[in-house]
Amino acid sequence: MDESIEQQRELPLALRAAYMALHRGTEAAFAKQGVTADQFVLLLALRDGGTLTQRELADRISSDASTIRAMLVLLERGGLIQRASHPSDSRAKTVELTSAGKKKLRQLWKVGQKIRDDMYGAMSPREADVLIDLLRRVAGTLSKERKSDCVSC
Amino acid sequence: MDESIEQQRELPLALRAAYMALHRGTEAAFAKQGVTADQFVLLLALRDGGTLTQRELADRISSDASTIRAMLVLLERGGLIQRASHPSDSRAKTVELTSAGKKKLRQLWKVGQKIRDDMYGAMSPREADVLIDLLRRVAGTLSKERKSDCVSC
DNA sequence: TATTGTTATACTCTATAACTATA
DNA sequence: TATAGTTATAGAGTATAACAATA
Repeated sequence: MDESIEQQRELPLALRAAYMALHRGTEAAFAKQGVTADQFVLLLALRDGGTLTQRELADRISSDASTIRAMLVLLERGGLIQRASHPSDSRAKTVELTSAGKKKLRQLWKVGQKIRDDMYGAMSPREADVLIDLLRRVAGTLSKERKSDCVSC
Repeated sequence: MDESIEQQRELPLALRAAYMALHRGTEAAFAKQGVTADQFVLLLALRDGGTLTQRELADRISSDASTIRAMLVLLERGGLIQRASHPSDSRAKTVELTSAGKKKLRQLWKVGQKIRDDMYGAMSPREADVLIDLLRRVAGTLSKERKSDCVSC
């Protein structure tokens, strides 16, 4: 009981420390590849999602429309993605990986393997399941809260 | 076994999603207070650490010396922290919260209570303990790896 | 020689607001 | 009216390298 009060700040800081370690490690590993950790996540979303609009992309990695555009401009400049007009909605643009983008993604996946191994090596498979489940619940509550909590509405 | 292979990317992305939800929620909650989520973490480190040098601060929140300086300049401008020459090491500077900084920190703590409640509300106290433990193990392995993995050394 | 901090510089991500074009 | 995307703009965090002063 006292413990849970004392712990009131442990969880947020522990979550931040773990993510920061992951982020920095990934950033360092990808530096030579000319791709940032966040760009990697965007590329992953494209691999999973196939062809997406910018808005769908923004929703998937829960980011901003103009942030997404800034990232896409960089990735397009590097030849990793390409954009085209949407066939049925001419306001929208479709985004997809180029073949160079798919190749780069396979490289990045290899380069990042050590980090994933380290993470999973720190726990049993069962613990990994538990961790993933808890993280999803945290993400779920917090994003749900934000929507219903819109002060300015 | 197939599951753990399939999961190879679940953990990093789940960690990112949870942290992002926390970060965005905190950012939104603190916007009116004129303090960012990262600045809040720095202020927390100062509360726990008392008077620290910039280097100690950089180590605590595992950040860069020049990043720390940039943040401190902003916080000093806002009157939340103050810096002074270190008594025994005249290269170093000491950093501490001003009384305005302590007051602001108490406000921020209050404002952030809802987010902490949401996080802890998504799980039992026992699960929270497990989550914190697993997150620390993840952070531990990854930071350890980075040190021993210095390619350029 | 190594370390603390500063400076200059640059890049990425983030976000808001005003805007165009389309649904 | 609402939505997709662009543009301009700004701020914050990140990081590197060169530098001064001190240990």
